[in-house]
Amino acid sequence: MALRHAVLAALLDEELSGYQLTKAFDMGVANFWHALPQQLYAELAKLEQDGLIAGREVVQEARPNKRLFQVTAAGLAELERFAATATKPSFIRDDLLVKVQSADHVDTGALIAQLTERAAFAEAKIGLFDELLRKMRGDRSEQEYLRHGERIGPYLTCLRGLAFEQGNRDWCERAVTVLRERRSGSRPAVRTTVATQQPDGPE
Amino acid sequence: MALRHAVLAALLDEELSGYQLTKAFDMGVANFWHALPQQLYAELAKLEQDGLIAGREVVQEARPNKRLFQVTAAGLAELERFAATATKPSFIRDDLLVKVQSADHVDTGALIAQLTERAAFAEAKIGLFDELLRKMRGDRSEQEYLRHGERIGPYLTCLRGLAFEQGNRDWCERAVTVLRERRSGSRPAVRTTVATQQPDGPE
DNA sequence: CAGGAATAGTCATATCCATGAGTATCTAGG
DNA sequence: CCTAGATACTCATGGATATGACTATTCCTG
Repeated sequence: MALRHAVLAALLDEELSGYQLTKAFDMGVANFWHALPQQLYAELAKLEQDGLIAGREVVQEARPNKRLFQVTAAGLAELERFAATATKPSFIRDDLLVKVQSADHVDTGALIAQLTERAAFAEAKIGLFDELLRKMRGDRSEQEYLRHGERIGPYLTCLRGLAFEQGNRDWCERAVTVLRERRSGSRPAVRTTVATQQPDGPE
Repeated sequence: MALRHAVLAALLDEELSGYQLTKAFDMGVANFWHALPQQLYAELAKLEQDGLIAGREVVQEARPNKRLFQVTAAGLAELERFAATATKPSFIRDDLLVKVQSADHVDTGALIAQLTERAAFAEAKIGLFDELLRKMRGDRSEQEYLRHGERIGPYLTCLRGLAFEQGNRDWCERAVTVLRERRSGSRPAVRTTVATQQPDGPE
């Protein structure tokens, strides 16, 4: 029941259509959650059934009609309840880290390529976040906005997203440097592994 | 097929039992992945069936017998193949961020409590990671280890985990400061929401 | 005027992941 | 002696997530 609340939180600041939501939850600005269109449409349907959001049809001539969704009082209460429950710690879960973990046993050339790609991706998101933050601040300073700006929630999550991607970029660049240095220097140590069970005494 | 490779990567450096794996993959040192015992035992069984790991029974007298698993040549080849495939970008997915996103509309007292708790948790993991890195380095300097140390993979993922938790801690502390300042200062702006559908003209 | 991107949304399926409970043995503490 | 905790592992179930394919209309470009 996590996507549920992410959708509610996303609809707090503005009325959105399912399609607009999918844009917000995909690579674009998923600063606090990520989901695919199918999940979002399904979740919107459930949320509406449960009365936590209210949809209204908007007839359009230039393009297909759409339904805009707004959080109801019940939805806000549900979010309030959710915000008060204990939060489980969150963990990194990233294929790239799995690959780097095995750096001593696999080809580092491929790793370097992917770390470079990831660094570029992070850089792009950093740009997006920077721009987003500037837009929210307007002409105010960051300190000023943090104290008195409206919509502090989105601003804070955006700051986290920014820091996360900066961490990503810095780490990727460092890892690339390290792996390159090692390639040019000493040969990587490869441990051999067995192919079949070999019964053995206790350790 | 992600846990699969995470398990393989974890078994590269040392032969482990299922139980030891669960310890490594739970809060302790899940620097690159996280999983529950049930998933791990199931995955180990599948990996063994597929010949990617080999288990050997270790008879113990003081405690229940166990099975230690080792990566086979086929397993290493599978990891190699995996490491060469393109990596999807990874996204933050964190309940706490969802809650902070709705900070303008819910009680900030509860949020502050949870941010504080998360900061403490992050601090604890930072301590763990620091210790782990020191252990891996031994008496060498970090630069020295990065250049010539064995097991650079685990060291690099540990560095990422450390940076991630530092980012977590810093952000949580900052968010707490901001939310506290705002509480003592101005009253939070609460937007009202509707409870029923209200058909309306197009935007 | 043909083709592709963008808008707007849906269906089906398979795998992943989390939750909760349960088994059995041994050790250490009160 | 009794209980809690560590070791070592298993089963069942349901909800969350990812993948791939599909419908339909309109706008823009070549």
